[in-house]
Amino acid sequence: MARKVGRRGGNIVTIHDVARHVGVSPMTVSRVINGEKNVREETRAKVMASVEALNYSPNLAARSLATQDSARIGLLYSNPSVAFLSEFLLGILSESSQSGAQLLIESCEGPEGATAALEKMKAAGCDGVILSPPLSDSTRVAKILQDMKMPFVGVAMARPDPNVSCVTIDDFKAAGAMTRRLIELGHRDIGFIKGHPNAYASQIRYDGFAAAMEKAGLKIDPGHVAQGYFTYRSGFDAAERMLSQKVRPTAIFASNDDMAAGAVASAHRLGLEVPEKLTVVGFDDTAMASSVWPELTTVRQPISDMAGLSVRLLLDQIKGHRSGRPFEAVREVRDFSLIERQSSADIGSASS
Amino acid sequence: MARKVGRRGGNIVTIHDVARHVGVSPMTVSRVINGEKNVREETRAKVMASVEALNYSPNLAARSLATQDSARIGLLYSNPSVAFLSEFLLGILSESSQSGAQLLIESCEGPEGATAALEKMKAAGCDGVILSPPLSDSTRVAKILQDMKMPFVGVAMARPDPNVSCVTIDDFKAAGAMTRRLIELGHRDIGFIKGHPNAYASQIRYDGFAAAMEKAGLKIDPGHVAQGYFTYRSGFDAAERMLSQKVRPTAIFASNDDMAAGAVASAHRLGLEVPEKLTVVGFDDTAMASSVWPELTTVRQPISDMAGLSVRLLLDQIKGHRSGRPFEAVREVRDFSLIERQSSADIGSASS
DNA sequence: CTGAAAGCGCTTACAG
DNA sequence: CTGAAAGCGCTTACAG
Repeated sequence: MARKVGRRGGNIVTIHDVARHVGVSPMTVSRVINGEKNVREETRAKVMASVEALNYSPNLAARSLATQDSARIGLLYSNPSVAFLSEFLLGILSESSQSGAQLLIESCEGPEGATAALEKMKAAGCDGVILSPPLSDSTRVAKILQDMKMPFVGVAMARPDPNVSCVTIDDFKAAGAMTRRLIELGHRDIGFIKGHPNAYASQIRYDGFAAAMEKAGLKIDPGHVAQGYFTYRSGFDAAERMLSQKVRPTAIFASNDDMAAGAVASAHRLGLEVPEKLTVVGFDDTAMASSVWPELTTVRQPISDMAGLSVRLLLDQIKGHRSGRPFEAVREVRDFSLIERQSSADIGSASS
Repeated sequence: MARKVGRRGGNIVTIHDVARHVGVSPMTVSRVINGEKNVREETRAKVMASVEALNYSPNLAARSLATQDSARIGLLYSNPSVAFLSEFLLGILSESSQSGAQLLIESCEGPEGATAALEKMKAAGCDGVILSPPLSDSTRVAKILQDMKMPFVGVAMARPDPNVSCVTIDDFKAAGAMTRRLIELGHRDIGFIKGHPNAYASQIRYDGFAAAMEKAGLKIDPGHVAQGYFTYRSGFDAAERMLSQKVRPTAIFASNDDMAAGAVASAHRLGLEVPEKLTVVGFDDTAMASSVWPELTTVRQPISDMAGLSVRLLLDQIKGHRSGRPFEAVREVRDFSLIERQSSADIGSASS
């Protein structure tokens, strides 16, 4: 019944089993599964078939031990929305377990606390670090890391820096696209709730909104722009102020989902149905967006993919760093997308 | 400057470096870091000091390769709340990356779809599987796994089964404790929103609530008990029905946080301040609880710890299974705790 | 209480 | 295009 048994039981298919099955060396099998060039097509096919038949899949531990590209990476974050962070973490964890990287997670209170956290990581033997927003936009944190000669990559950076590697979306374009969509739905007076002032993305998102409004020849009512802090509560309060004015916007664009959810709650409290009486849209497409009701129309930012990619980028950079390859910053810009759910409605183009 | 360089660069402290530093064999160092008994206290101390000094920490890949206890485990889930799932995943991912386990994640539509997903896992070489609720309570799914002779452990099982390993909290007690707390705050007419009918925990939580009410000599108004489905929307609707009646409860206990958040929104819509006019409490303490405003008083279930523990239990079980050790189910019951935030208020004990 | 040998499953670097 | 050898960092099993 049992196939093969390891030193202490268990039956696992190894690269040797496949090699024997095909009648080649383990080396050749290794080449095939790693997609290397120098293998005869016929041999490749036979190996593939065998891999399939024996249901072989490589032992990640052995691989990362052999390749030596197992690294220890640190993740530094500071007070983001829980929903954002957990999606972020999911991406990081799943990629780092795939790549056999060891993870060290630290939080800090803004850029000021970063030094201590970073020292700690260095001491713990981290080979590089991932920065979550808004830390990724801090020139101060970047400087510290550069002085330490520590490879790092920023996620969701809004301020492009030719010297740092990052993976982002184009916040300006994304905010613009959502704004245009709202205009298309007939909205003319659109309120905007800004994100935390220390997050650079907040500024860019507002700029994208403002630019799209201007391009459409629409005015932004200063009373319909409010400062938020990325929290539900701040979105709630901001919307309450905005909606208690004599003239109300017909739509509110919040810079993240938590604030949008807060805005919806506030509208409900004031007896305004969403989306019948007010359209509310968010940004990020975190769990919050699809957990509340009505579910939120929002800009999808593929947070967990971006986080995963940042791990791969960092690992690459660490490899380069170790082998003395000169550093070259990469900027990966992912696509955003507009997700239309139930919190937005067409109010008919009342126009020229 | 550089300490030691591996085959392709990088400077990592290995067990050999520590051994050399102390003047013992790598074996001895290994014993110390694994906390084995047979080491002279003096030797142990020296090794520890050296580990500290050189900032050594073991290479997980090498360890799991050597111990052979690297396994492939599957995680099967079906339609839970996103907030719950993401905390669950966090625990699973972080523990499995620690233990060097490979993870395969599949979802299915209820117990019916489980067979296919499980076959797939088996084919992919999974050595065992983790079941999230409500799948963990399905006798049908348990049966399939047992027939496959596949080790598995259930998380958050409400229905104790002497033949299956699991990690849970005592839902009955937890619901009872929250209920007593509400009574202590002066509430007499407490509404209850049940969870999804196919989740066994829903029933148990209600039972715990009912038992505590009865023990306190309080009646449950049948109009103040509503069926929910663990979603925000269902909590919103249930609360709306409950709060539109002539007699309203002064508190609502929802079986999870998403529904509690929905209930708060519904109360707001009806012009009822929370917690001034209505206390609302939830269950689980997921991200939702602390994301909304007012933040939710809730029963904390350490989901991510529980999920992590389930991985360790499963790995243990797989090891036993491999070595032919007879199966013995373990039931780990973790502590819950009451988290009091801003959605609950003391309305004064109106009574003897 | 301590150590020398062998092996975990894979890959790199070197030959052919 | 393919393979034999050696090594990644750790632990098990066996001696002493």
